[in-house]
Amino acid sequence: MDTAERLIESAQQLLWERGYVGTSPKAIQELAGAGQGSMYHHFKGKPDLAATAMRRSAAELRAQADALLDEGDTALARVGTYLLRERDPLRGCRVGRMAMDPDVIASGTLREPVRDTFAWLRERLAGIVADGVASGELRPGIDPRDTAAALAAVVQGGYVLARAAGDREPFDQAVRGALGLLEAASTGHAAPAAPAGQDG
Amino acid sequence: MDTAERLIESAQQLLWERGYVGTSPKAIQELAGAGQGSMYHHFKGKPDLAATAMRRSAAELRAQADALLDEGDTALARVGTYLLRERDPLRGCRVGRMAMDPDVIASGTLREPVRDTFAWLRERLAGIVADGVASGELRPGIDPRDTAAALAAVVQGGYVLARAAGDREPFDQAVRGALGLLEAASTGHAAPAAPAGQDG
DNA sequence: GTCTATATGTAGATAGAC
DNA sequence: GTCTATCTACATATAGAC
Repeated sequence: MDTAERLIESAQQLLWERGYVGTSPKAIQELAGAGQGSMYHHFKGKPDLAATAMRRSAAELRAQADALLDEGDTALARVGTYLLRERDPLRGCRVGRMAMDPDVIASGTLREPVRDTFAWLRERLAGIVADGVASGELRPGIDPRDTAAALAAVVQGGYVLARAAGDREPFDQAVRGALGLLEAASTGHAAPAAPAGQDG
Repeated sequence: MDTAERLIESAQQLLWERGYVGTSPKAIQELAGAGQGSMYHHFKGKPDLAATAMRRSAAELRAQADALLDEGDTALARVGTYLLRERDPLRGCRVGRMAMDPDVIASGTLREPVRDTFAWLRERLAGIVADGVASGELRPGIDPRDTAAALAAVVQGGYVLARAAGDREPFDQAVRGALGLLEAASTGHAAPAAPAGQDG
């Protein structure tokens, strides 16, 4: 693995653990086993390297979520697969975490991958919920976009609760709670896997 | 207002805006209009002042939430009052934000007010949900603790979504989505305001 | 109680040798 | 491409005068 690659992966790790403000170029270099000169040769500076690392983390997260959200025959099953996926809640979300960083929010370039990731996730979840409503699996009164935002928020907020408690349990409770509510919003009629309208 | 007080309030504000790692003693002093000497006379150092500020923010938040969670005749109404309260989602939560800070999580003293605040909030919400179940307003299958964690998570996660988007709308969507699901879990029977068992 | 002086380390970056 | 030297500013704190 070349030096630029090691710098990016080190930056990804430190940004996840310590955020943008809490991550120094020096710390990235030490973790990557690279000198000052190397870093400033490959990247313009800390913001440039951080933006590169964040774009990569965002792409990885999205690919992972996209695959999970295809697994399952019903809307409830797909959402469940995503919410119950293996996680370490005490680490938090490597993308969502950046939204709390003042320097990231203040910079269009740094915020962009964070914004795009959650815009995509909410749309993706909304599509699944909409399919569930259209197929009769979920009650007609359920709003796909609102529900999708609530589900995405449960995950991000679950991280906050778990880290505050120093224990993963509140995260698991929040996920179970969300799925329980979603079940309450289901009609009890098993639905087809395909999007609405496809099976007559 | 005396100097110590100004230092605490300045610290509260900066911790909210920039987190613990992003807040320097110098910045606090300048905002408070106090010199180095004053700060180190009244407080042992940055962690001491920050802990004082965080305990105060936690107490304020808790008092505010406690009052709001009493307003309303049904569980749904009480939760609604809390979720729909006036907020600036782009600022985030002054307590929840600290849970993402590595130095806060690493220190027992700094994490304590954050942990206690959310432990209290989850219990408080769980009590309301339990009342709703006991009174027949909410379905018997709804788990009070899980649902409470989900509701608290929706708020905290809503902040993440709003800040990521640079727009409050995702927060509002998440809140509406959560209330929509909670309505789906309600039986449609209006319930008494008092805790279960009190009205025969 | 508040001020100024001082101290050590780090943040973030540039310059130029190799 | 990588290294070392160097730079300005800030982080965090202590010492001691007033």
